[in-house]
Amino acid sequence: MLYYKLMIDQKVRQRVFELIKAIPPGKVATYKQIATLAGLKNPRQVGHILRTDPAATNYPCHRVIHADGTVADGTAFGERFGQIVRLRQEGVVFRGRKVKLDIFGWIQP
DNA sequence: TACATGACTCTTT
DNA sequence: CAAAGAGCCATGT
Repeated sequence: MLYYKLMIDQKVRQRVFELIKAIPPGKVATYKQIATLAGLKNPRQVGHILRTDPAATNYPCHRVIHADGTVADGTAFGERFGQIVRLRQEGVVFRGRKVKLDIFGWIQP
């Protein structure tokens, strides 16, 4: 029925948010990592959820960044700097525009 | 059904 | 190291 697809969606969203909530302060995770752990094929879907779902504001989504260590522009943090500042306050160090994922990455590849 | 759009990622210049 | 192009897939029109 019509609800089936939506319920799956809800479950995946829930999973994504639980994962984001599990990222410790001072650490970061990539869209790809979250997508993989949540069972999503495409990391874009994670970005899509964070952009559309109002519940995203209740979670530390500033700890989710690109796979190359840069942060996304045009986020709900207002501007790109907002996210960087928040991460800096948690102790995340930037080298140029990137964070060193081998040090601050929540999950090591 | 078809086409455009992204809080993306990878490879190649 | 930055920029460009291809691949990706849920969503919206």
